[in-house]
Amino acid sequence: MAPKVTLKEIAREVGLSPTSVSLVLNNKPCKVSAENKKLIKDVARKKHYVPNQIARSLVTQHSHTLGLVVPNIESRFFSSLAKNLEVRCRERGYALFITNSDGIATNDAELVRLLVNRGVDGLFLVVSDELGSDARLLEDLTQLPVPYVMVDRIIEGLTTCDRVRFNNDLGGYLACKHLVEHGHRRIACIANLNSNTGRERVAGYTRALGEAGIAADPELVLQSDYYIADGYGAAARLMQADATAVIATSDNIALGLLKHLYEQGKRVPRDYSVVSYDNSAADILFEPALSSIEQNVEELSEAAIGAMLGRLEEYRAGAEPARAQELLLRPRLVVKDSVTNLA
Amino acid sequence: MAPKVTLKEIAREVGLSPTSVSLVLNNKPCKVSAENKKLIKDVARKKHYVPNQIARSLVTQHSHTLGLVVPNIESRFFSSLAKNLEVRCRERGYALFITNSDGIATNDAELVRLLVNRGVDGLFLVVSDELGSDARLLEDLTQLPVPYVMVDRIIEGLTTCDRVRFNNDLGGYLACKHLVEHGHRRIACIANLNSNTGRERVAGYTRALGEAGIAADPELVLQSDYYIADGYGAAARLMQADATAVIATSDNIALGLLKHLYEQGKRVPRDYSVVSYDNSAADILFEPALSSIEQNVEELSEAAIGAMLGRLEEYRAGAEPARAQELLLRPRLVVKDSVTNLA
DNA sequence: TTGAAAGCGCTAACAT
DNA sequence: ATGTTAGCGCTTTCAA
Repeated sequence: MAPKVTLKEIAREVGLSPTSVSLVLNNKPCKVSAENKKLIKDVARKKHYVPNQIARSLVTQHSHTLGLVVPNIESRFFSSLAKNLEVRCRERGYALFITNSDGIATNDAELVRLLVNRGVDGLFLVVSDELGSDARLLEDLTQLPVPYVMVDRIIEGLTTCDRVRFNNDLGGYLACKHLVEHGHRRIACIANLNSNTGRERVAGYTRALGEAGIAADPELVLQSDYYIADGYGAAARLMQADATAVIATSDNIALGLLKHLYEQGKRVPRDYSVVSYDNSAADILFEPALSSIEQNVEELSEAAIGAMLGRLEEYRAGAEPARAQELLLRPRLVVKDSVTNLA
Repeated sequence: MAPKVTLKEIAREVGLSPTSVSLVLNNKPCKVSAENKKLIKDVARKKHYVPNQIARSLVTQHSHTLGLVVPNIESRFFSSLAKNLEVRCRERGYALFITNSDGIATNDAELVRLLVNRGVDGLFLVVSDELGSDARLLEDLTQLPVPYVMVDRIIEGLTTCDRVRFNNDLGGYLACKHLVEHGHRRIACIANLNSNTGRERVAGYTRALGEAGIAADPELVLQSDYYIADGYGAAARLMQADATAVIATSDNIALGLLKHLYEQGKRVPRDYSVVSYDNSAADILFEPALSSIEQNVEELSEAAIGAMLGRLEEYRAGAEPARAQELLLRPRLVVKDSVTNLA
């Protein structure tokens, strides 16, 4: 391992002060002679000098680094989000540190603290659990010395930070309406009722049924956590009902559902019409392709970055903080070939 | 936003020195009176004191933080790796910062520098490109002031760091041998020949053919990058050949292949026998499930962490660095139902 | 044109 | 049982 080389050492080597070296290496306006400038840069290169960002941020009080906490980096939706945010941060001169809470609420609090005390300037937070949020996290969040924006999922009642997410009610509504318009009346919905996102999607689904004059049947709303195995289990319960169509309200749920359907020899859309949610993997694999509710991750990332940069700028300028805002993005129905027309 | 609260402030508030406060908050053995200890802790809690890890690591010269660079966090293999490493790091008291190079070799160098100058104690590196590795990266790596371990992919000829990866030759060999044993003789292999991993897998495939006395046919080796669209394109070329079986040497390649096969009305294993590689998504979705070469991510993470911790400890103890080692993990054939017996 | 000095928030010897 | 001092590597007045 090569030794760490510091500003001071290169100052000593060129025979100038650390101040001068700092100034020229940061390309600050200064009156160091052209030849000394060149000398400094040459020596720095030769010795592979890398400025210690940690020391720098200790004095400047910012690191040009942002943090992200996601519940499950293995989920395609979150890994896409991470990738998108990362690229956009980089374009704006910020580094992004991605962390994974493993879906465990207490980890949220730990990671938030970790990122903050490692000097991030702000953070993007996708909470693990919106409902039974642990008190510690809430307490910590209100005391945070940096701005944070809640992305995709929000903690009910926490309105002191910017929030960016999709309109889940609309998503559920669009999915259901699409099926209704194709003559379906026995429409099942597999959702995670332990989450706000899931509940809202179900609310939209119910609303669409209502508008169509179809009575909501509790038997057709099937509980499933956001993991493939749960979707699979819910699909088994679906077999008991007499549905002609199913809405799978997350990518993992859709994967579990489809696996079960195929194992049972059921085919889409022959036996069941399916509208999935965000189902990139199955979109790719399935023939015919699945109609689904798209949540555009680019849009989500862009909105989140926008909110963050706004706060950062506000803070930098010493401005009075504007009121926290909630951005509700519109999901969109993408029609493919997984829905049969019964009408 | 709450203000940052520092050690000094809480010292002032309790009327003791920063030293004493530091000592008790870090639970170091010290002779501060029990009542003062309590007082310090109470005040710290009340003011939501969070130690500034950045200032701390500036003096201690370590941060208990590690870094990871992956080429594509959207790939299931890498997101699993990230998640596994993260959990294992946490268990050992290290934080893990995940970064994504977007498969761009120059980003590798940038991220490595970024992580190092943000004070990571060591880093895990999955390079973007093993062959045309940019000179900058190599140069930087040899000058790194912290240990790093290359994971999964290695840069040819760079033997000064620990390397942990799977035996790709064996993987290709096992896949091909399995097909041979089921009576297949026209076996195609879709691989990324622009990568070491791909070349090695093809080498194993060729070796298995040789052992079976089957002449290798260059027409049956199809080039594909590690993206779904490329696998899809390669599959189109496959249609020209008279293969009865195909080996897809990555998860994304398998997804592209399967999509194309299904679109063409081909079925597995009726029309083609398939052995995939690491194909978690398709494993889940497909009925029948795909036989594949499994690369156990847990094993890979564990080995990588082991190597890293060894180096860290070595360094901490001021020991003479041991010779860099290469760990070659064994992939394993998981037989499911995607291979027809022709024999 | 350049440099000295102070300080970011913390820890670690060394006094007291 | 507690405090002083110095310093990690850097930036930033301010003085020369």
